[in-house]
Amino acid sequence: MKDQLRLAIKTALKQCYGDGSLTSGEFPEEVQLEIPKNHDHGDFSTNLAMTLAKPERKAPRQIAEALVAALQGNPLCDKIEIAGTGFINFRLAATCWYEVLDQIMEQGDKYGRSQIGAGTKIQVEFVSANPTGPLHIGHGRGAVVGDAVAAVLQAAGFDVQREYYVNDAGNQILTLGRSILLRLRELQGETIEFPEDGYQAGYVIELAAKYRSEKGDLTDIPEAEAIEICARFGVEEILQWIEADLEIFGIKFDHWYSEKSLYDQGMVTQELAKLKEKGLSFEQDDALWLRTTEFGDDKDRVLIKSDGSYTYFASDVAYHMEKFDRGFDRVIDVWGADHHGYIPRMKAMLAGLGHQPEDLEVLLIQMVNLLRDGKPYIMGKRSGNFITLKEVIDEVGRDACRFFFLMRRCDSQLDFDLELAKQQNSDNPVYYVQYAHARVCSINRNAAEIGLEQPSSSSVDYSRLELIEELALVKQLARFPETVVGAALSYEPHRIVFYLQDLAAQFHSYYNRHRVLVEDPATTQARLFLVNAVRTVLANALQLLGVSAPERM
RNA sequence: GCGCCAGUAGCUCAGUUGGAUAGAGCAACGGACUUCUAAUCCGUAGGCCGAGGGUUCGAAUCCUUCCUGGCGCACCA
Repeated sequence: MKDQLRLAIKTALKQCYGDGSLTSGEFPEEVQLEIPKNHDHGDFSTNLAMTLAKPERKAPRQIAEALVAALQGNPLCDKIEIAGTGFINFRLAATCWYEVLDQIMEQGDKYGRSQIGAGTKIQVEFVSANPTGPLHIGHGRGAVVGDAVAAVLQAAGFDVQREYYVNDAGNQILTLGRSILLRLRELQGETIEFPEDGYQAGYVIELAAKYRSEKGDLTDIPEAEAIEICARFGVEEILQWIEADLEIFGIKFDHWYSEKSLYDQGMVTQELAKLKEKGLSFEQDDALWLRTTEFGDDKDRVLIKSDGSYTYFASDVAYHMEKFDRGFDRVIDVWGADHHGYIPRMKAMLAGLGHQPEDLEVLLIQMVNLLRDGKPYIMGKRSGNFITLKEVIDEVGRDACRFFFLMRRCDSQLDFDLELAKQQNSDNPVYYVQYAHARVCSINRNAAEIGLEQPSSSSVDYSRLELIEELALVKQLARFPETVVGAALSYEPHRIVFYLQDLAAQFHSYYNRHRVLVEDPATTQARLFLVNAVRTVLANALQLLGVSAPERM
């Protein structure tokens, strides 16, 4: 709809240059069309005349008049007006709008999808929590946002892969192994002294107990080896917990990528050699450094420490180089905001290898403040007094939990109130949207009961939809595809949430004011068709968010 | 000290990438169930868009200097 109008404006502009009513020959990259806030200003509005004022050296209104003259008689438009300093306002013919209903019915659960992405290969890497403990609430936000970003990109025609990077190498794994081993010895009757920097939480004892019951005691083995055994066991177990929790949350990864495998397959040395070849790394103070300062970082970074061991950065560099080796055109990382300082060095590394800055997009997820009844719910990982993601999902439910995480843009901090999310009442926005869906389903059940069939587009007389609320609903439905595209290109799934709330509000309002099943059969048919288009779009949008669309509530 | 993110109604937040009179929800107040589901709707009230300066036809949005809050500034991961 929008594109058709845009095209019409472009041809009109061309015509003006042709007949000499405009002279500069200036052509904008894209005609800006927006939906005015004030409905009196029509369906769409363009500022074209204002942007042309300078090159044309004419008053905006004069230019607008020439354009409007060229647009006269266009079948798309009911009314074209010049307003204010030079806006051109368009009111489209109602019949144009009702075509959207046909499209929705025809495309069903595909409505809202597009091919903007043109099959561009994108990888979304998210969660990637260390396998040293269960997922907590902060991971949950990253998980849902990453999943929804991936879903929205898929809907926009990108070829998306979801990946979890498993940090199963490095010191934190040894700490885990050591912690488990100590607890195991404790269970075997030894008195131990648990170190400050060990993992104190109860699940470590669980792991030790599980090891003992499955594999027995661990004695007469060199300490280093015993730690290694415990670490492997712990990582494997914890990964299963994580995968199970994510599954409850409705998140499935296409690929789990092991950091350890990078080392085992020699990828780290291999990729680091490439960097050396390109002269991007250098040796100093017995360590190997990456020259990131040349590409905007404020400090060069160590890859191999002076004791010969690799930094975390080294494997991360190798990992990201390998991502592009795998053929992704673009890579998205979803990180906790506390890692933001890491971005410049990653971008610098990629720039050194000749990548564009936008090839790697890092989405920073701001902190989640967990509240209960408005009061902070203190968490400490070390102290063991933390609430796991699973506990939260169990308490508030998957739909509410996902919806809450998606309600705000991810770069602002989020207050997550357990009591509020749990409430099954009108304070809870997720039910508001779901209820709209359930209501349409209820209408359908009633329609079936009195023997009405679901209308098909050929049987519907759109002229029966003459209420302004009905036209407004249709316009809102028409905006869904562009909302999805916008959410995808900006990586902002919260736009879908706000769209849903708007659509639900319009529907509820309509529902309260007018009946769908009325005396007149033709009107009933038309209204049934309309509300089922609403139902389809609600369901499609909820699907993108991974929230269910219940048939009754 | 340097950097990143935020600052919009009493509270929690949107704001279509620079557009016309800045919008929702909650809380407050007043209304609507003999009706396809009241988990809903209708109405009232609520604003120095953190502050100053700049850019232009036009700024909550862009630039700049401050202020406040959060988070980072490792040969840790």
